[in-house]
Amino acid sequence: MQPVIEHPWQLTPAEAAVLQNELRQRVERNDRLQAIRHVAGVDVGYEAGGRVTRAAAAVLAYPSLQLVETSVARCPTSFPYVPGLLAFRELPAVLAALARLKITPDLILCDGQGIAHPRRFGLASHLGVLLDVPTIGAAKTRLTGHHDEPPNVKGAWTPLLDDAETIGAVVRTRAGVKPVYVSIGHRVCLKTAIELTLACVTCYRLPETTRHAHHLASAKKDDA
DNA sequence: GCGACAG
DNA sequence: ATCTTGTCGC
Repeated sequence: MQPVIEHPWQLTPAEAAVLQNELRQRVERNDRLQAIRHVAGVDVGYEAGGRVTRAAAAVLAYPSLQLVETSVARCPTSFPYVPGLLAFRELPAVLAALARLKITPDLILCDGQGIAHPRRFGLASHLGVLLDVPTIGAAKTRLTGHHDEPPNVKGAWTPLLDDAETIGAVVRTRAGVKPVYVSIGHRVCLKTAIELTLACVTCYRLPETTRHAHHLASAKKDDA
């Protein structure tokens, strides 16, 4: 799969924030989905003390969640970690990994926020807009917003609020585990994002297989 | 001015 | 994120 929108990545943090404010208008917060046959999970890791960014993608058939394809790509790390600008550090490698897939997924789950972001344009929204594909933000920790702790029951969730605005949900994928921060990425409403996250992440199949793709990449010096 | 801060 | 020692809670 290839982006439908291109833009430079070698930007200053100030320029990157300006670009986010322009692209944020393209985010669609309602469902615009076709039949889901394949779901991709993408995750990023670093090598060589952070000088190299490695992205791994895992495609699962839906709803069986059987692994059907993986890909890996490496890029020189060319942007610092700045809270709110993570996409400029990680998306170049993510796009390269996704470009190597033969299968075009109908949905992408991202390790990062969607609109639960200071400018409502986190990594998942950014990726969705560039590819014009439905995406969901599923982050392990909070970037912005306040919330109550969800009940310790599988499927329980509480709204993630920025003042009175609901920007996401804190979702308990399993009893006894830390909740995940779910937010709209692109072309899915929050309700759908929560449901699909539970369907794909409840038994940790997606993160598991994505990590597996990373392991393949680590074991082999070349790409998998 | 002082905290907070996806990965 | 990644690296890594010691500590806390179930």
